[in-house]
Amino acid sequence: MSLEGGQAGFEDYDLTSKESIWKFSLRLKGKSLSDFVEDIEIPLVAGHKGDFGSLVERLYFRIFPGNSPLPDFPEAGLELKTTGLIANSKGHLQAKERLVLSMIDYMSLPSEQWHSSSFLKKNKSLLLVFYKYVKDQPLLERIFNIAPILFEVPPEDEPQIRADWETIRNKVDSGLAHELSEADTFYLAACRKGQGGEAEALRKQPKSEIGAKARAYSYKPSYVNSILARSGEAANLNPSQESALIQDATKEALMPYLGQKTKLLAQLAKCSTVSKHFRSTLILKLLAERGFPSEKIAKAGVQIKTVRLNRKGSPREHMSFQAFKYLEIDSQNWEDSRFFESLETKFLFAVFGEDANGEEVLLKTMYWNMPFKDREEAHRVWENTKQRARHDANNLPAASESSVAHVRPKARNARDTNTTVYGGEAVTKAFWLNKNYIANIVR
DNA sequence: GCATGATCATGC
DNA sequence: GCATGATCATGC
Repeated sequence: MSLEGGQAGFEDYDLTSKESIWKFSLRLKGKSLSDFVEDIEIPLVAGHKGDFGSLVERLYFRIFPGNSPLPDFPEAGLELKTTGLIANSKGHLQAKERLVLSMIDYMSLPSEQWHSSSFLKKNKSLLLVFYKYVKDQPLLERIFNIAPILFEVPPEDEPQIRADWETIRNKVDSGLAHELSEADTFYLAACRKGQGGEAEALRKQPKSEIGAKARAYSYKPSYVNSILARSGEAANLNPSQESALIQDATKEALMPYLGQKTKLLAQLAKCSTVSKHFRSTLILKLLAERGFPSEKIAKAGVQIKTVRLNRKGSPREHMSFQAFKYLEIDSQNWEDSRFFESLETKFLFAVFGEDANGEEVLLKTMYWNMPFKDREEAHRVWENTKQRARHDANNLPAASESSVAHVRPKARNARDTNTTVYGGEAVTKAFWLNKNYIANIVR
């Protein structure tokens, strides 16, 4: 048995040593599984999953872990994760999707403690094997385009990851496993796992009779991107700032600006006030000014939204989301849709309003993510939109038809259209959250 | 004064 | 050139 190019063979790969496993994994860089399988005879065990992760386990690492509460390399305490990368519009590599870790056991979670948790037992140390995702490429041809990363929960991130884990545990302990959302947390999230749809078997939860969809622990794509970025260069972040929880750090950073006039803040941050969305840019600049750069916002997957209140204290405008294409939503299910993804996001609301002299000031900032019931209502509006757009793209759910969301144009101008399901063009539209709905949140 | 339709400045 | 995060404009 030999590997190509006269490299060292399997004999110096020690299953009990993290370092040895990692060194062995480095030989994957720039190669694909097809570079190795010809020389290695591996029994393709019947009944084993055919997904790419298990192929890497079996064909390269020659392990057959199965379903175990222990990591894939139990003696080394190392869990193997294979995950895809794609190039963004600037050509930078980024995570194709969330990094799915172990399943959440709702029944046992409430009695767990962080340091002895099943999550840490399984996922404390990860060997991250990245490949470049190319649509329709055969699995054995996928290229491992960067060196695998040995990932241990960084001390500066541990408090946030622990807080995220506790958020998930507390929700399950409150009998709300069925209401879990990725937007509940910042780095570590409870992501959906399972086939979805009507036929899906729901799981039991300890403090409620209501069945809950299966979920797994996962690192958000934004957090995986930060792992990638970190691996490339030495950390140059201020550790004392970094280790604080996101909510505390941003709250503290923006505290000095509360009650200040918008005009003044814009001058301070050298932020032009011409654009319609300058307040959003302004908050990002103010955070950066206080040592909380936009990369950290991105790492937590937080979206900044601004809310402007009128004299009476209600929002002046509805809140817009990404424009959609008619053919796009027609081909999608709710859980694949971009509106669903948006509503599974943690938001930082910056609320502007008038002071006693009628001058606009920054009133407050608050974190928010959409509660379960309202996500169900948004789902209804989305399905309704999908159905009606098949016949008339200009008669879609209006603000008066729902307490939560509606559909309205969002285009550059009247020429900004896209193709309808029934042929012909209609002006580009988006989903919006109703301003009355926003009013109840910020009040 | 509100609901709905129309459009803008910016940054990548 | 286009997606983004919004605000403006109009008619009832």
